Amino acid sequence: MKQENNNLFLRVYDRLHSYYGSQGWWPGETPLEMMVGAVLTQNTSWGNVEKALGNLKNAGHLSVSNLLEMEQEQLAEYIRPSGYYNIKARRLKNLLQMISDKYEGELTYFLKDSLEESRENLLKVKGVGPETADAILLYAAEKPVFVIDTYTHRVFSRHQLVEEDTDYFTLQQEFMDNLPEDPVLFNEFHALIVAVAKEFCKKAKPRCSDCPLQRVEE
DNA sequence: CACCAGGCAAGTA
DNA sequence: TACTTGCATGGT
Repeated sequence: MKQENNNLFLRVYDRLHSYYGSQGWWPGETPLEMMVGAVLTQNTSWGNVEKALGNLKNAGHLSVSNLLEMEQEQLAEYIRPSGYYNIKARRLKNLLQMISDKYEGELTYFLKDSLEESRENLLKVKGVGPETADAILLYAAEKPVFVIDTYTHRVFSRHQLVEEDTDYFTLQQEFMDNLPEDPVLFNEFHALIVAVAKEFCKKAKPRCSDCPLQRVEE
């Protein structure tokens, strides 16, 4: 007889992992592609982001130096399919400029920097908020940071596992206080939350009856 | 047709 | 401080 975990957050993880299996998010991509993708996916579906990334890759411009040298207007054209292309072109420029200013333009230096320093530097970039910063830290730099997004908040509050009106930092602390500090686990868990949200926890029409998380709180 | 998608910053009161 | 609005393409 398999015993359920006594930690609520791990129990949720076990349920989701049993239901969906490993997700392997952003497989086979470079850290730079994940960084750029993290900005492009702001309030945007990943499918559209892939088209934009494809444009940059096909043109051979997915490098720190090329993106920095490119005119912002031209960058905007490449990333057009991901929406908000003018504002995101500016945000990408800001982000890459920070890598240039603080890390000699060497992405590997940034990736090896401490969690505290790199997070601080990311949050100072105009256009990089807490979720984008943490997504870059977790998925590109493999730092042990739990990424919170609207799905995380929606799934956990709908199941009454967290307070409805909690903020980003509080929710993130709650996850990190209750989970082992493991980037691989954080990566999988976040992806699993997105999966269950898309299938069962949509904003308009949730299908709660078959949800793998029903009665997980007991 | 309406609504949504792995946010963020700027403006308003 | 606490809302509100602009940003924009593409899929369902």
